[in-house]
Amino acid sequence: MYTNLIAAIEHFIRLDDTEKDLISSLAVSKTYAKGDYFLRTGQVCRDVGFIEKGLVRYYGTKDNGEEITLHFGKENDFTSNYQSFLDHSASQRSIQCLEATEILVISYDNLQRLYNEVKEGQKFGRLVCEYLYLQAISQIASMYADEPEQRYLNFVNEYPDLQQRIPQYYISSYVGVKPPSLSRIRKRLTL
Amino acid sequence: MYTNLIAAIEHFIRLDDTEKDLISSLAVSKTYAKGDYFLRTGQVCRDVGFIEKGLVRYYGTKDNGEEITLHFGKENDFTSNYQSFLDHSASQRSIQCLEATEILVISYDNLQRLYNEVKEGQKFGRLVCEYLYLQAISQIASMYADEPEQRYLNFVNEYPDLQQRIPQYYISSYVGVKPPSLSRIRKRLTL
DNA sequence: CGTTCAGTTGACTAAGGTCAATTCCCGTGG
DNA sequence: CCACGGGAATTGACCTTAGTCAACTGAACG
Repeated sequence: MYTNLIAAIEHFIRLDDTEKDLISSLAVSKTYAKGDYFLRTGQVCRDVGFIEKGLVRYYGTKDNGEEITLHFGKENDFTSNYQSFLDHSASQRSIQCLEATEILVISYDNLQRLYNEVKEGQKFGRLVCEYLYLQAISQIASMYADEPEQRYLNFVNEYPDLQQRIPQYYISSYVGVKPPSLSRIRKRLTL
Repeated sequence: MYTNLIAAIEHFIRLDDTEKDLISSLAVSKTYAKGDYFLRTGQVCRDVGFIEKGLVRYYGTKDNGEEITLHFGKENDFTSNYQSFLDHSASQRSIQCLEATEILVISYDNLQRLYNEVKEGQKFGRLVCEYLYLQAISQIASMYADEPEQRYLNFVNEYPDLQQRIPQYYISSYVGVKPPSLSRIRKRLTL
């Protein structure tokens, strides 16, 4: 029984015991080494992952080869390329493990079973989408309104523990500046 | 019969004739003068609007009073503060008409009727949410990857006609720069 | 004609980008 | 135990571009 996964789903909907058993049977635990990929650019994203342990980064690559880290996923987060997952298009994003990571993997077909066989399954799908949307527009608002310095503070605030676990240059990419600039921002903040 | 609205919904799901009649009966046409508000900050967004004619801007206000234009809505676009609409929270955004505008207004309760009485109504709700989400992450990617100059070009490309109809300073806000900077960007581009 | 407001322009400031050199950290191998 | 190597992070010098503020231009309108 994957209790963390169950708890995460119960954040959105109610589950009875039968449904909890079903959900546990739909997920498969996989282990990834540091540097391994949960998803690579060009692949179709056929699974949604629930991170039991470890850390991933979700990133895209610009035409000039520069990598843009759009998101981090930590324990008890879901991770996936929702776009590629929905329409089976080739993913333009990669999901890479930054530490040894354990992920509960749910396939597209099994997620459909969850949607259809759990009483509030469809509602779960809708609520997750709404949650992702609200998260996305909050990120947009921050990009518009906040200076890099504030975005770095937001990051530290939102992920207090992650700051120690993530290389600086991934953080700078997430904040939206180059490593020397983040270095200077950090210096300014300590003065 | 609001044929444009019907067509927009049929972009997502199939409708039979009865359902088309129902939907037309759920919407009310309202007329707004230039400068009028469809939604004001602090109000709860109780309706979703479908723009039949005219133009709106969707914006928020920073702590320092600066307005940030996050989106424009034109003919055949839906407009709403989805967050406030979903959870009945006070809206942190405003929606203002930039021209004389005609909007088909659908109330929260009537939208629930659409969801429940149209065969694929629930699916429509989910697809719209997915559409909004994909649009949002595309905007995030642009904020990360594109320089202001490119973002201006994206805007011109995406809304070729709107460039003439929107005051420069709203565009600059949407692009993410101040009016003098947009002016210089435009100058650079014409050289 | 003035008034008004949007848009442009100039002068200056501030902050991030770039490139390269240097330092720091850490793990490896002698 | 120490020396070395390599990647990460910092720093300095310089460039580019957006922000700021103010002046100016231009068009719309009464």
